[in-house]
Amino acid sequence: MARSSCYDKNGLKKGAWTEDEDNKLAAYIQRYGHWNWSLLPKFAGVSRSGKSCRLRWMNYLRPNLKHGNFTEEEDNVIVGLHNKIGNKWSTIATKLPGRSDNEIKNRWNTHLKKRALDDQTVSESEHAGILEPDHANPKVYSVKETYLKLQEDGGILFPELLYSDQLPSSPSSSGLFSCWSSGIESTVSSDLTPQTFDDEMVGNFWTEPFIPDNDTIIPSGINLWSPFNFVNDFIYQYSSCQDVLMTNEFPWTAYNTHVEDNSEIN
DNA sequence: AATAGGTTCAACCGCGAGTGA
DNA sequence: ATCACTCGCGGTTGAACCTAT
Repeated sequence: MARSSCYDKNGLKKGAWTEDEDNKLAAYIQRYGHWNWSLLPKFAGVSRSGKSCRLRWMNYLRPNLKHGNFTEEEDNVIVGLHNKIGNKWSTIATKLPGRSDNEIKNRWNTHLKKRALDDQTVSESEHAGILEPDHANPKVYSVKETYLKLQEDGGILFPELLYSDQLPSSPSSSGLFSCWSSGIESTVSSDLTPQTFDDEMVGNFWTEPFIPDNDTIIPSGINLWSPFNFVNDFIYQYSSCQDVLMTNEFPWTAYNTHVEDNSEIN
């Protein structure tokens, strides 16, 4: 169902992603994070725009993403929240673990919009006294129940989502912190040692496209490293490289502040 | 079996917000 | 204050897939 591939005037590929591109992108981000989307494709070794890479990661490759059929409960959450806040797909997505905003938007446009319109039509007919209320229709009432539950829970439907409130507040929405935020969605395994920064890694990371090894394909749901450990190690051992980092627009000031504020996390 | 029309969903596009120089 | 840049969001598109005839 994907679009056929082609190249734009800048030589960047557009259209459907190949398995090879997916592997390169996923392996790179799981190893290094998405520190800068516009520069990332070059380092990951894919001929795509940063925007395209971000979209592919967020909507398809990100760990813990669900694919496939929506449950009745998920549908009810979407309908309920849409009634409340409108087309705020990213906000709705925060209430549905494992669903991307794009997927929710598609779900609404292809299935739920019609259902909501039907419900509205029935509701208006009832209000006008044209039809008796249909007590046998569970859909209308389950949406209402979802509303009530959302209100009871203070807007958070799933208790397991509470971790999102425990995320360190980010001084910047970009770079390292967004990668950490997305990474925390996956299981951070405490028994995995963060990668150390050896000479070879430094050279490859900043000067050469990333070529995933056979063993860099990381099972879904497992993060090998924390960006805090990653950069801490880097600063500690290779602080002379800071100029290089700054030319790549690394958010040093924000990072340092953030590390100070949240050092207990590690 | 062929095909026309409808449906689905991955991916693109444009825009606005945020940030730093 | 202004400009340049990145990021993220929401609307839209287009090709594959499905279904009815």
